[in-house]
Amino acid sequence: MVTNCANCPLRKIDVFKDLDRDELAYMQRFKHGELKIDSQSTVLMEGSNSPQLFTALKGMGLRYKTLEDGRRQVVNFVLPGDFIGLQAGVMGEMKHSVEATTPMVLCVFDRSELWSLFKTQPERAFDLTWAAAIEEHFLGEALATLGQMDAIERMSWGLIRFFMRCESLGLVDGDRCPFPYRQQDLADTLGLSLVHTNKTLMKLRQRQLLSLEAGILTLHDPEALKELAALEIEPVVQRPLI
Amino acid sequence: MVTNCANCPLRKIDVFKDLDRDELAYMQRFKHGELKIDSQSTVLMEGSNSPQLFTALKGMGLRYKTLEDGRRQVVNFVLPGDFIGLQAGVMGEMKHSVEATTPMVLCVFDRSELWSLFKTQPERAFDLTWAAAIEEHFLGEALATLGQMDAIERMSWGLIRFFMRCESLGLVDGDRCPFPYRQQDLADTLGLSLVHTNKTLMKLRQRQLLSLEAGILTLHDPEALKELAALEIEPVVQRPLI
DNA sequence: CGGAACATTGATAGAGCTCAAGGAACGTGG
DNA sequence: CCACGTTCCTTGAGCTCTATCAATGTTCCG
Repeated sequence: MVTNCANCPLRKIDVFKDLDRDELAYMQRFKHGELKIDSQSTVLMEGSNSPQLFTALKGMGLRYKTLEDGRRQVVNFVLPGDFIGLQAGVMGEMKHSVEATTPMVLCVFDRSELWSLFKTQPERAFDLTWAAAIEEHFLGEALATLGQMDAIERMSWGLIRFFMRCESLGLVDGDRCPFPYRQQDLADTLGLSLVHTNKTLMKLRQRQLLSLEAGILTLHDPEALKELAALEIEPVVQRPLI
Repeated sequence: MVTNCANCPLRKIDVFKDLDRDELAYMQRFKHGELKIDSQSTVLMEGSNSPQLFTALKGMGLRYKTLEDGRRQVVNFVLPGDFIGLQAGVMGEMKHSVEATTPMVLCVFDRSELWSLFKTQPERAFDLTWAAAIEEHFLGEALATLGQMDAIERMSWGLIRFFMRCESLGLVDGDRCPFPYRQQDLADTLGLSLVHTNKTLMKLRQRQLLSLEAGILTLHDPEALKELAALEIEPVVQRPLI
């Protein structure tokens, strides 16, 4: 059974801007169905020319790029509310892959209708551009992190950022949030080796700043972590849902 | 004297898509003037809420982020045809700074008209989104480079990428292109120390792969460099001019 | 000529990588 | 119910790459 946009659970979350009746009707038409996928399966492949675009409804995943020799860089985590496939939509092909880490539910849109969206729904088109600009902003921050920070700083940055995103989605319980990723994923996100990722995590645990076990991330001292991250961490802002 | 959009020298370059008469007229109205700035001066500051947006017409610059303790990450080079200020346009404030490395000439647009562009010029709105997606793609590639590659690989990647961008703009003469940046800028781009940047550059020189002196970058063996870069380097594609 | 900005080079130290091994948790099949 | 394989996490040892420190060279300009 397909979720109706009007009842979309994400709309109830504060961080998403409300749509007016008209926009809602349009999105409902734009929406072509729902896709449920298992954990570990691939949503979109780098280089693919997918006819479909998605918005994550439930579950978590990863965006990543693969180098020719197999090295992998995780570009971002995928959380509910994230739009997937913008690159394929405007550039014709995906520049990274997207895979599900947990089971996921995705809203499916038809790429061919993207152009009609631009013509008839300028607000929604603006929102799309906004989403792209936000992603660009995030990637710039990630770039600064990998380029300038050491392992402890990177990990503090990465985990706080993730935690705050969860917070904005109502996934946080006290000082805890879900974290379904492996240490290898974290390593590929932060540009560290698996071994060093593990040792760095240990240091943060021993300093009583956080714990990470059984898929749960707990921040015992967020302030100290923000201090370590050396980058001003801005609150997650209200954003359009696509 | 202000360049007329119809005579814009950039329009003659193959890499930019042609505008039709209507679009051209709109862009001409959108354009509010030209700004000439000296080398070393700042175009936009991180955090600034600029009422103006720009397109680079001539000259080269840098986009960069500054960390609280002064470390700096160059996010990208700015070349003619690049749009500057999209983030301020859609998000309200710049997330990185832009500074001129050489003297520059910029087209000036009024940010307040951006919304009218979305409403009345869906093609141009689409182009803007396209530009944002391209930048996102580039940043993803840069992230993979800093996260996964060593110094030699990073430098090969960075310099080939830059060379190819110059090539698409007709700035290449044989195997040479202008490179007005300091080694410190390159270091801050690649996430390396100045000293190591210098030594890595020396290695590439000694292997006869390139030279870099007096503001001129020469690629003696582009194929070998591409080999080193370990990332598939795609040709620069035709793109909209904004 | 003196100073400033940038490039270059050598020496040393340390952060992070690789290799290697072992442990814990879990599912599967006999 | 136990043996076994698989996946992931953990830990130690040694080595490499890159950072830092320090000094010198070069060019340009006032």
